[in-house]
Formats: sequence, C-alpha cells, structure tokens
Amino acid sequence: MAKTKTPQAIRGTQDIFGAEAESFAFVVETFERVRKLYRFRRAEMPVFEKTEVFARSIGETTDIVSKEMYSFEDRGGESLTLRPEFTAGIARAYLTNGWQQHAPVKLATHGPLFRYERPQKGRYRQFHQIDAEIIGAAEPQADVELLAMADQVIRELGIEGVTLHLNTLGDGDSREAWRAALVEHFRSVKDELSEESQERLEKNPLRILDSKDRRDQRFVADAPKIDDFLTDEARSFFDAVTSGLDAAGVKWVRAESLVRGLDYYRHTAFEFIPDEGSAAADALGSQSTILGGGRYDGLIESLGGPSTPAVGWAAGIERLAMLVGEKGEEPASLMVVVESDAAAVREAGQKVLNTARRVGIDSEMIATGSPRKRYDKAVKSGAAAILSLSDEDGRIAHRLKGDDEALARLDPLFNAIAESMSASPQT
RNA sequence: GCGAUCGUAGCUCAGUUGGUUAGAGCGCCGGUUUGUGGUACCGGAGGGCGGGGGUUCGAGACCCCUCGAUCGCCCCA
Repeated sequence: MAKTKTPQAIRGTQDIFGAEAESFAFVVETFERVRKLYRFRRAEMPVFEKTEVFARSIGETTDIVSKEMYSFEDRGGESLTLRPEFTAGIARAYLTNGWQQHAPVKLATHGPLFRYERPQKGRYRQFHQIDAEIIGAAEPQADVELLAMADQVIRELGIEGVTLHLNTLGDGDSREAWRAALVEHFRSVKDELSEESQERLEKNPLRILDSKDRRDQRFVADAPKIDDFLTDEARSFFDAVTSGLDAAGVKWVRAESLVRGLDYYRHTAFEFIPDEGSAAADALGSQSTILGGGRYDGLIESLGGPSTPAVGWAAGIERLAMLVGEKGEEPASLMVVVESDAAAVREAGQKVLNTARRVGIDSEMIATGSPRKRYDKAVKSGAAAILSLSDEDGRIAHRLKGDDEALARLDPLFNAIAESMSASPQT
C-alpha cells in the first residue's frame, strides 16, 4: 500500500505545546484577572466578517486591504475576511447589537487573528492577541484607565524593561495641519531621502518619522513637531492624559515621532516598547512593540454609525509569552505507581486516583510498561508525592513517599488509601 | 512581494574534496544489575536523507524547480 503523505500545517501557523503553551496560557490568565480588576466586560466576536467591515474601517486603498488580509469568497460569492484585528469587529458588533445602550462600555477580548504576511520572528499568519477597548467615552480619563490596565497587565506578567511611549496626534484639525507641514518639510529634501521614504511621502508621510534608515533620520530630527500644531483643546486633552498617568503611577516617555498610520486615529497614540539593550529587546528581534493602541474617534462613523469616541489597545500573546520566560509544566502533586499487573492492585490505584482528583489533588497513574521501571519513571517525573502499590504474596503493599508538605496535602486521601489496601489481589 | 541561511531517525545533531548495507546522543520498548529505588550495562524498534527533476559509472552531499522553516526588508491595522 502506498504511504499516504501527511499534510503540512498552513504556512505561518503554529502548533503550541508544553512549556510554550503554558506561557501562552499564563498570559491569557493574567489578562483575564487584571481585566476583571478594571471591570472590563468580556466580549466574543466571530473570527470572520464581511470584508467591508475591515476594508471600510482601514481604508480601501491601503496595502493592508489589498494584500495583507486573509480574504476569500464563501459559497454565495460574498467576500469574507478572517479578522486581522479586533477593533473593527468590535465596532461592528457595537453597532449591530445596540451596545450603545451600555455606553460608555469597557470591553476585553482575546483570540486568534489572521494576516496574510510573510512570517518572521514573533509574527505569524495566525497569531493571537489580548485586546481592550473603551467605546463611547470621549474624556481623557478613559485613556488613562485603559493605559493603567495595560501597564498592570505587563507588570503582573513580570515583564521588565518595557516603557510606555506616548504621543498625541491632536484632533482632526491639528493632525491635518501637521501632516501638511511634514509633507512640505520632507518634499524639500526629497532627493536625499531613502527610496522607501520617497514613496511614503505620497502615501503615508507620517511613517517617515519612524524610518529605520539613517538617510531619513537626519531630517526627522528637525521635522515639524505636532506640538506646534495642536489646538488648545487637543493640548489640554493630552495634558489631562499625561497628568492622569502620573497620578496613576504609570511611567511614560514622550515619543514625538510615534504615529499611527490610519486616518481615523486622533489624540492619544501609544506603544509599550522594550528599552534599548534590555533582555526583552533582544528576545523580540525586529518586531519590538509588545502592546500598541490609541484613540480612534473616527472609526465607528466609517462603519455608518454615529460619531463615537473610542480608545483601545491590543498586544500579541506570542510576543508576551516570549517575555514571560519558561512556565514549565508543574509536576504532579501525586503520582500513583502500580507495580503489579494484578487487577486488584490496579483497581486500588484507580480508587486512590479518583479520590485524589475529587478533592482537588492533581494526580496521575503509571501502570504500563515494564513493572520494574514504573517507579523510576515516577521519580523522574518530579512528582511531589509518590504512592506505589505492589503485590506482596497476595496482599497489596503500599509505600508513600514525599516531603512533609506534600504528604500533608494528601491527608484527605488516607482513608481511601487504607480502604484500597483492604482489598486483596487476585492471582 | 524581495533577500539571506537552512531542511538527515520522535527530538538535538554528525555525516570528510560525491564512492560499498546512512551514524551518535536523548527519548521509546525489552532484558540484566540494583533492590526501596531518579544508577549502570546489554539488546531492540525506528530514517533512506522535505518533494520533484537533472548531472554522474555512482548523490544526503553538485545544479534547477518546488514546498516549508528561520532571520531580515517592505508593511505593520
């Protein structure tokens, strides 16, 4: 018979197991715990939407929409897209379910996202994020609340050497005036810019500000600053955010060239970035931002809703998991070793095992393989306590081993153990 | 979309300038030793070298294509 070929996993997807999966779970569990402290409400959305949900919110013409979304047609010929981010889907859900009645509403979610991109370190076609949004709140206090939560999530994950980089893009008028000034500034030195930035000048001039190319950085230093274009309202909004963060004890630095590419962003923009030379920076390679977001007051309108202020962030679970270190799988609290193939011995072991689990003691049984090597396997597993059961001349013999602390936990089990001992093995 | 590096047993890898039946460690299975024990020893199963084509008397090693991985560029919602 011809050997059938095992299908390969889809490019850019990952199978997560063992220590890595434990780190992944730790990130999600920490996020869930902190999100409850801040009273964010859980939301679940479909992983796919009509393509227009993302296309309209992101902008039809961008590279993102044309090349980097995972889109396909369903059987009815409708264009669908696997969600590349949470925000647009949440906004759609907010509108179609009348969540406006709860506004302002704090929402948290997490799950898989999809982008049709070339995989590299910390970047996959299916990846996972945690996400928090506050919809319907125009006041700077919402930004502060959201950022305080992000900061606490990172701290409770035990991630060190990461700093909040903060900027403001101002309101619509501020942003437009600034953008125009930037275009003028860079156009005057166009020929000296990198090829990429000459392109960006037309398509996305703000992006020139965070170019990695030396040739560009010379001109970034003396580029027009957003601060010179802020309206009084925009300035006082930003001041309120920063003083709120100070009051909340969240450390931040001003990052004047931090921008968000899409037009609907207003006011606050931020990223948590590993400090230069930190262990975190080394671990992440060129994909350095671990959490990013901002205020997107224009997004919900672009989906046909009422003008609605909102602010949110998202963070890649895989990247966070890389930074929380190994979360090894815990050895069992109790390992039951059946050192005999007699049915009564195995059944005695099963009885203890069941009792242990019912009283909340995680436990596992070893009853296969070479009998004489079963105990060795248990020792190797690092279990806190080991109960071995054997058949000695027709009676069940048992030995319990472990340190005092481990044995104290097993107290509720002693009756069950004694009871199983009363049975006698059949030979 | 572009570039660089890489792809050999379940895992980590070694395989000289192409040459007889493809190797090690770990893991797994079995046995011996020990006998209250994570030891040591012996043995076993398991791959035909990502896939396809080519060069050659002969290719895991060279060439082409393809798939995938890794890292970087572009992009980054």
